Amino acid sequence: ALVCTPLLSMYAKCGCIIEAEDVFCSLFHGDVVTWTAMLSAYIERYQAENALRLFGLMPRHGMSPNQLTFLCAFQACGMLADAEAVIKNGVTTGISLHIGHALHTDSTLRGLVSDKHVGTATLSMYAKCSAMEESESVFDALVQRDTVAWNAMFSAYMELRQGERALLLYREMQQQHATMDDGTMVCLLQACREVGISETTRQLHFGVVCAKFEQIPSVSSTLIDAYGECGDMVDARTYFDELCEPD
RNA sequence: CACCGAUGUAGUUUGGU
Repeated sequence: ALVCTPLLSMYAKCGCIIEAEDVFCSLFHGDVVTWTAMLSAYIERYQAENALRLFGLMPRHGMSPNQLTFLCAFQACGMLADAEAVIKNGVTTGISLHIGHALHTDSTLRGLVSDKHVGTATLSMYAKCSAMEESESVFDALVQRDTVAWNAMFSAYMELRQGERALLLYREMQQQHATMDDGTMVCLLQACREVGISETTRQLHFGVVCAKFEQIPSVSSTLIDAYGECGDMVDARTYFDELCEPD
């Protein structure tokens, strides 16, 4: 299994899901690591249903899912919700939320919710299921939040078109002196764009400069877009011109 | 006691059917 798991994983990354399945099946019973690797392989190929089906088979095969297994399961569930949302034009009322609740309960019973990575994956899953309250409560329960956890919550708000809540959360983040990265900034600028507040956009622009994010393409283009959406074409143009100048 | 295979979030905009 120590040799086969990387092999399985490599096949998946190359898009060879059949070969990955062959490796998995050849292992007969395998262990929790190979099962998790197979889940990950399905996710890699956007096969959420297959991943969830395999997850459901684990108890019958005497496998107990660990943190990493749940990470995959939550990802798969979120993927399923996204697929439902596309089909249903943005309103998710399908089975993904039920599956998500079951997964959440299961992970709680196994004592895995306190894991930072599991919590992050859980809140993201809920957001994709359009379950904002669940998403928030998972985030609130997260004790040690790192940048990825914050970003996940911001992204959740953006997914749910809750720009104002995102900007409120940003204040909390500042109070806690949490570290942000360029991804955080993109989320916040998208929130500004949604809400349309010029002043906040300027404050964020200041933050972009302080953090030296100006030259990151995703940040600069989002900033220009935020200015434009707030009706501040002069600021947008000024910033754009600054970017074009050499240091 | 050490090592070890699976490892969480998000990321410019716009249009067409």
